[in-house]
Amino acid sequence: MATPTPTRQRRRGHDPESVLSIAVGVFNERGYDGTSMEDLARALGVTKSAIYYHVPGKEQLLARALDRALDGLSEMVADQRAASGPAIERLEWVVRQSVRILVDRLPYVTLLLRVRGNSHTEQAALERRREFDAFISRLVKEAAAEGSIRPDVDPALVTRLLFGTVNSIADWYQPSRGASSDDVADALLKMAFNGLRV
Amino acid sequence: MATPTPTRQRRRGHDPESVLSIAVGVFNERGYDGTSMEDLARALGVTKSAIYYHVPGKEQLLARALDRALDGLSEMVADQRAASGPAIERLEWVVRQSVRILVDRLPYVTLLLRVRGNSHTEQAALERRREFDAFISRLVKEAAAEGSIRPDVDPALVTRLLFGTVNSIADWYQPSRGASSDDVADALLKMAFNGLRV
DNA sequence: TTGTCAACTGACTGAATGTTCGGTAAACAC
DNA sequence: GTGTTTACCGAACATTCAGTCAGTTGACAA
Repeated sequence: MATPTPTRQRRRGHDPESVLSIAVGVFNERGYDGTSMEDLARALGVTKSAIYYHVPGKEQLLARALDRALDGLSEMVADQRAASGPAIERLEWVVRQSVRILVDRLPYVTLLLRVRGNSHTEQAALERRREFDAFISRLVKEAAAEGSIRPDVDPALVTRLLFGTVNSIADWYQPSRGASSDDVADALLKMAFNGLRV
Repeated sequence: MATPTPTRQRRRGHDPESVLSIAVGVFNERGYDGTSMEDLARALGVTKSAIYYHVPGKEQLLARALDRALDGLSEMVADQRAASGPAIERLEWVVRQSVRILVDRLPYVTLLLRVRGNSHTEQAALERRREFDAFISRLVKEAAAEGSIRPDVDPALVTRLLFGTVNSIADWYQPSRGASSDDVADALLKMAFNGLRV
């Protein structure tokens, strides 16, 4: 045969992808700064030095993880559905998509939400995140200007409360509990848009 | 005179209180694990070793800070106003008080909300915090049972969303922007209880 | 002037940290 | 079999870390 079956059973081991996904899990359990390469090695079932065969170092792991979260948000901002139609409907769509991204990429987004800017990598991620926050802020302001949001609350405050609620999902959401992204988004939108009171 | 004036101008310097309050500020900027004693010393304007004259060590600083946050929550749970009356009104009161405690003790509560359980100190704090969460959870369930909350959302989900929103305030609130604790609580309660839509 | 004491410095220690490197065993290609 | 590649180990590396301790400084009391 000319082509050797490419997916032949190779010697089992890690690759950059499996290292990243396990590492992000540990980062979220113990915090990035609270995680040592020794911790990662233990979680991977190898020695510290083996990690460096797959990835360049600890900070690169963080950078790749943060990009996964930020790329999701960037795609959403670029979507046509975030650009046309009544602002209140676009806002609803953006909230729903944000919840979906948060749930789909839970460990990566969770990590992003905890970044404080201690390194260049973290500062760059915060910068990209700020662009997203500015986008949201404009959207809420438009919805308020169109008269779709109660006028007795400052739109800046609404933005922070609304997306504070979305982001807080990362602190408690567990896929194993059965609630889907849409279940959570439905509940959130009911509460924030129509209120909890009967 | 028998008693030497006790508040005479002593040689200016730090005391355990000023060390704690500055340390907590740095912990919140860089994260507890991301903060070295050298970082603290720089912020205090002294050398590392001077810190140990005032406080026993890094972890004790964390423990004292977390207690400040948790003591506030404990007091609220013990208050009579959290125990009698319609559940929905008690819930509203607890939300408002939670926002007040968060704002009044902002740096301490912020630190508490970021604890992951890496040490015994952190685990003990998480344990105390879980008691508070259980209290809240019961309260929301009661309000739902009394028919004061829309029945089409799971009370457990309501609890997480509502207090996720409260906790997220720590991520953005700045006293210098002028909004008081009550301003924020008003906006939050309007959104969560009555909805943003006009 | 002398003594006391709170507040601090500077030099240090041992442990932990992220990273590097020489070597190696097993799987594969030929 | 022979050579190559993949995935890893173990030992070391320089650096950073929390914490210690003997000594110094300066304000104040007597």
